[in-house]
Amino acid sequence: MAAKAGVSRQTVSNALNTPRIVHPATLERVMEAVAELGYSPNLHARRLRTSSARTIGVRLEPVHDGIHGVLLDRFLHAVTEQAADLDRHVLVFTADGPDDEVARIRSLSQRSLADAFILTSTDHRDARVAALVEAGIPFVAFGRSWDADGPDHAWVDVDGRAGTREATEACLAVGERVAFLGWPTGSGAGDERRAGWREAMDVAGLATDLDRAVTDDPGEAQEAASELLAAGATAIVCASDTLALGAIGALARADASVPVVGFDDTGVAAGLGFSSVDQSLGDVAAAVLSLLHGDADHRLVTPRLHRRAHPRWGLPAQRTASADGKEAS
Amino acid sequence: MAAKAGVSRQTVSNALNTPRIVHPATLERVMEAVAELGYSPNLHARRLRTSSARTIGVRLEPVHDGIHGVLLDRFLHAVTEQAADLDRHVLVFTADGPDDEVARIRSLSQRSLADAFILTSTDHRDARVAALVEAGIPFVAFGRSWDADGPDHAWVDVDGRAGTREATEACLAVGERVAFLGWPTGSGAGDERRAGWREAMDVAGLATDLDRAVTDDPGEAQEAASELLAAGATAIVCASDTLALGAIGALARADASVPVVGFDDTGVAAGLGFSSVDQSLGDVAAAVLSLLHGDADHRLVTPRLHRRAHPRWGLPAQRTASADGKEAS
DNA sequence: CTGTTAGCGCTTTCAG
DNA sequence: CTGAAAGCGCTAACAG
Repeated sequence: MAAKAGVSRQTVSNALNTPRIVHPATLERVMEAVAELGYSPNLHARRLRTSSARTIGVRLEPVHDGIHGVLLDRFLHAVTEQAADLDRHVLVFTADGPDDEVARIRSLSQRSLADAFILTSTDHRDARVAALVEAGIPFVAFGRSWDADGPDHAWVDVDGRAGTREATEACLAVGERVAFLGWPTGSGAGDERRAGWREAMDVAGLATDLDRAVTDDPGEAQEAASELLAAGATAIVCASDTLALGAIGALARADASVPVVGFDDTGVAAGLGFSSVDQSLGDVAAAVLSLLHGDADHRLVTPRLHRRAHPRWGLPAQRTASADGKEAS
Repeated sequence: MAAKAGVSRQTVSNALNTPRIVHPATLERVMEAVAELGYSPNLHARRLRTSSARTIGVRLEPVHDGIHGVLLDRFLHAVTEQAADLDRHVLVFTADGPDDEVARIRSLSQRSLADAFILTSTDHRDARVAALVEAGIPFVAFGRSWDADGPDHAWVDVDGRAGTREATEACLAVGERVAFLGWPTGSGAGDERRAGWREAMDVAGLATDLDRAVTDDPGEAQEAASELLAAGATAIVCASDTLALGAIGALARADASVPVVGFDDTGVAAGLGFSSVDQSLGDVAAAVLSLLHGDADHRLVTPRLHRRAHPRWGLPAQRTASADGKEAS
């Protein structure tokens, strides 16, 4: 290969890895030969020499049932797609619980099969975060660090508060009694979503009494939503599509018709035709990759409201400005 | 490392790769040293030397919305978990369409970043199958080869016919008018599922007039299911959980109560409490890995009916034997 | 800016 | 059965 371009093997290596240190004319000659011969460097040799893999390790979570799994899946897809553009590969693995996950990450890292990792579903005081920080293994968490006293680390999260705020503002267009159907206090993400609804209601000077908390189950959600409807709700903003599914069940039973907005924009929302807050996992993936590259410390991604206009529980046609005058694009 | 055990580096390599050619006593000594030092061979060096990666490449499909994605996800998880037991890694990648997928597989294979691949969602006359067979790249398809005249290749599929047959038999326990709600003729998997229902009805000597075909959409399914109920259906066997969701909507609207059985056993089935045929993706993954190892040509995996006893649309408590005397375990 | 030398850690080949 | 030698293809370090 090197001979074909009339240069040494080393110049080829330089041309490919550090183009700016080779003479432009030589560079062009090399690149031409590369293209002509369809040459591509042997990655195993490179990895052996540099002991780096340019590979990102991601754990596949076990349950993957329901909506959570779909989200992680879309995230993984976005990461993989964008990693390819950065000439990086993605290696997946499974683990039995957080300790095992850390053990496997250690092993993959030590054998440099992957040199950076993405942690998903990070929780309060996540043991994995502490372990990886201490081990000095590069990683980014998808899920913000809720613990102020925890170790510093890179993370990316979706601004759930902004999402429900936008959803609430959109619902205010059709009536003032916008209800919230969420999870019990205590989960970071759930609390943020409730806070967004509350903020929007506060700004509009409206009461926040139509607020119910249930576990993420359509049956329970249906009960709670029925009560909200009985209390005069003109719209229901939900903390998840699962809850929204239950809310729509309540509408059907009561033969009512008010907008329902879900969260996560899953296939359920698309199938039944209700609006839902889209977590913009493509943006999250981009942010994660940029943090892996060392660009910043953390980042909050703003989700987008995906409006759908189902005749019975969709949002009305969009107005140019929402209630408080903020553009609701 | 080698020195620690008092043997040459080569003996270590042999002990790890071809244990049977080294003296048992030496072997034991080596293994002891390996365990003590926590030694693990450098995979990049090995891969460079052997130009093999012991890695399986799997494409992450783009849409991953709805139920199909959840299935692939569970499959990927099972594959990854079981691959680890076989000391194999899993590399994921994305592609824009089948041609790009083949191109990427070619590239990964040539650079031996992965030495075997799994094709998912294989279709009639799948172009990827032909291309990979011709290129001599090892792969296994998840999804059977419906084309008799297509190239021979390894595949694994779920026996959908057996699944709906079992579901139908279970429903016959509560009434003879078991309806089928499926997709239009033409999809291999959909036709198999319908055939299973038909077989069970034929065996029981019952009419197969309660048969409707709609696209995989809950709304359409609800309409069709309403008609089936009006026609006197005593149970509805569906080709997917999506259709089953619609059928349950119809039950709610008609205030009726008959068993509904879905297919795929997704979170929707678990959430709403209807029975569903579980594709046993763990078994599929095991079969795929065994075929990658070269064990056979193809394999049909039998799914299992996951019975749930929801008061309004679940199956009744299980009887020891179903209508035709076959054990319905 | 280009060429030469050396070595990453392993396994295959060949002598003992 | 065990040991020594060679080389997989690359890039870091230095000499020109």
